[in-house]
Amino acid sequence: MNIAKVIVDVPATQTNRLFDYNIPEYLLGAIKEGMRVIVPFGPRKVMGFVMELTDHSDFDQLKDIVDLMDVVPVFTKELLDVGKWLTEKTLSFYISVFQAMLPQALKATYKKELHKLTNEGLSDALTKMFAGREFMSYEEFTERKGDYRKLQQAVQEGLIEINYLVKSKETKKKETFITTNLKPFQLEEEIANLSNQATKQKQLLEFFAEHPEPILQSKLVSRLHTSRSTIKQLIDKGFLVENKVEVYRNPYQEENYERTTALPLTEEQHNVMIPIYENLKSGEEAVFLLHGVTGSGKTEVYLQSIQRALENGKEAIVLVPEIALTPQMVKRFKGRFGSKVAVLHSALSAGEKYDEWRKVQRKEVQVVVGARSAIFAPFENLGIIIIDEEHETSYKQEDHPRYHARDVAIYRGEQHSCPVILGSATPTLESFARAQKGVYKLLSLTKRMNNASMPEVQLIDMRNELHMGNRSMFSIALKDKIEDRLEKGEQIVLFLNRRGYSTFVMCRDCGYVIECPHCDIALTYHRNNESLKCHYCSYEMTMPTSCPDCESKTIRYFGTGTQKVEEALTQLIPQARVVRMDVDTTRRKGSHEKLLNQFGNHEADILLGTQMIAKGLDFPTVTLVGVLAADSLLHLPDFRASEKTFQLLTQVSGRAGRHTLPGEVIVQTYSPDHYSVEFAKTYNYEGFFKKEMEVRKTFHYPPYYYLTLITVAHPNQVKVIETTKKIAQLLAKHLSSEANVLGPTPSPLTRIKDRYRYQCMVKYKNEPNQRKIIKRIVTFFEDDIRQNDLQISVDLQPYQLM
DNA sequence: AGCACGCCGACT
DNA sequence: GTCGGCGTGCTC
Repeated sequence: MNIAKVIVDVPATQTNRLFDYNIPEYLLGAIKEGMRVIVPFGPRKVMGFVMELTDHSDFDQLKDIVDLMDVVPVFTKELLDVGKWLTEKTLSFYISVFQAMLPQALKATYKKELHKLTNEGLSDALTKMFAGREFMSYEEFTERKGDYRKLQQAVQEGLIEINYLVKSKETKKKETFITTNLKPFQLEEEIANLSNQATKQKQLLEFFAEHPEPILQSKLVSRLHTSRSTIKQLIDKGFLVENKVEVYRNPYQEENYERTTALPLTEEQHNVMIPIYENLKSGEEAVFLLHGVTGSGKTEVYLQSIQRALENGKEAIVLVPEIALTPQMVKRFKGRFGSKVAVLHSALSAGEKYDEWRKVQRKEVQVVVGARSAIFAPFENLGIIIIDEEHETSYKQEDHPRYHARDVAIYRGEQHSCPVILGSATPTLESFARAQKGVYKLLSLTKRMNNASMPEVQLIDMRNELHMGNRSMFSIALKDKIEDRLEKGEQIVLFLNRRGYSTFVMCRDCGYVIECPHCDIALTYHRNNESLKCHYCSYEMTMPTSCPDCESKTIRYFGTGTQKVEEALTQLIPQARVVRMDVDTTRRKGSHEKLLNQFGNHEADILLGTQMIAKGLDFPTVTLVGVLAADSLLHLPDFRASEKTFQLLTQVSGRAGRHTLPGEVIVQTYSPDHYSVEFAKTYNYEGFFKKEMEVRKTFHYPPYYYLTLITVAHPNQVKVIETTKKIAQLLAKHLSSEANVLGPTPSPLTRIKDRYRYQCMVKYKNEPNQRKIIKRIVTFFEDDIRQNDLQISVDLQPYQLM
């Protein structure tokens, strides 16, 4: 086994395969499958993953592996297999998939440096650049406009050497402990020997004479009001010693969590647990769809299922949507399982994520709670996988590899023969349809805990408000109810869906809308720095004082952002204390938590926010929920628009009246007759399901048909249209006659970053050869992709068509 | 993706 | 001649 088959860190079609390397003597036995290595690749060096070990290669000029980057494999055999499967399934590159499966910190960084080997014969320009140094970074060379051909010549003549450096990004946090090797009496002697001016040093030594045990340097500094330099002097004299100890960054201190034990179950919960327990016992794979109304206690079902899996000596993965990973959710898992839990989610720094991941790798935890990518947690003995809020779009990764965490969960569930639980109050049509067909096992929770009833929903037709002369964004009913709650000292959640309602800037005179110069989309107004930003390419400009088109001064922003709602709200009801939660106010780490605590402690009456407050929140004194613009999602060009609207309204309504106080919901809408609004009003999931299934059937959408979305992007619009047309023709020609190929059509976002985007869509029921055909088509355009900046992206089973 | 190589037109 | 631009093909 002296040959390693390696996937190299070069994401390209031509390199998307195994390369064989010889394992040098000194690494024999140390290199294992799933480890990262550094290998020579052409003239440079790159990182690679060892996929297989073998002792035969068809290639006869093998290079040696340069170095090993891991002591323990970063991938288990199972995860290597998951990666291969996912690569095939998503038509990605192996390397992209494997990178996506690891924490960012384990990515490689590359550096080139020039090494001057001799002083003689070097050109003047190069000698000057080195300025007497032996090494120079390649970056500096290009920045100072170095001549590459001259450099190449110097390399060939043996004057200069180019070093290709590969490093891992990971850093381990170290803490410095200070202690002494001297006996107390020796310390006393040294104190006596010290100069009388060395008061701080004397103090330090006296401290260690009394407390010889190691102490954290930072503690020592603050306790004795001294500094690192004083300590350093004593270390240099040999009186003290320092010890660097590796520690985990600890974003979630365990001691802050009050421990809980299993809560008594309702009859419904109990009934739901029975099949799960049976499955855990028999160790058979199965997918459960846990359909439970909001507030029905799904989390307790998860917790007790996990408890059982842990008792069987197994491990658990819990996926929660990105935005719902509120401290409340973490608290429940940490409270029940304490230090057995690792948390993996996007608000953590790269270092923190790496540390949490390592706890899994080292088998120090048995439970992982995290967002999408936590599905790749390197457990080897999985007992259960749970996906909370199964319908959430954040489980689908929108760039390569375009995978859905649910699919990975089910695949891993099969590998480990363990149950997968998909939980939701509003399951995706796909999942509910599968449950009805018996592919998934349906479990239902129909009642709320605490005997609470679902809050009453009142629809307000905003068109009527307008006719009655109310031009504000708050209906009269909503204003009255807010005031009523303020008087009673109860709390209110106001929800605004920003999508489609963001603040754009328009000239009142000529109707000119300011758009991004690189993307086909209106710029969004940001009040805090009086600027306009593009949400797609982060282009930024200052807010103009006059219209760029007609120079009129009547230019102003339109639409309803949370900032604007907050302003209007404080004007309308000045006594209300408002907490605003949106992307802007929660950007900083911990601010999410802070705002929620503020609201939880009743330091504010109204919580105003976007998507992120739609789920997971549970405050007992919230008795009113207001939805300001229920239909903002409804008119997006997306076949899931109705589904998303229904889900959102149901989720938001679920925030009210979860405890003893009854709740009430006001939904303001311009389309009160739309079925997704109507069914949401009566919490009628099955009614919505039936109706929406009919629509999907009529228009050939999932779950009746599968979709494939191919998006083509290029700076030249004609080129894009032609290419997309050709792709559509090729697809139609090679797919079966059952498949329906649509397009080319302009993508809903016609231009992003100066590239025009067109797409073509396939609706199909069964096309076993589809992936092969698409691969061939992409290969056909390979030259255009390489040379002409053409982009073709393939999304098998897209979640949204944007 | 990089990177080298080699072809070809432009110009001190 | 040789400098610099760009297409082509390879990476164990």
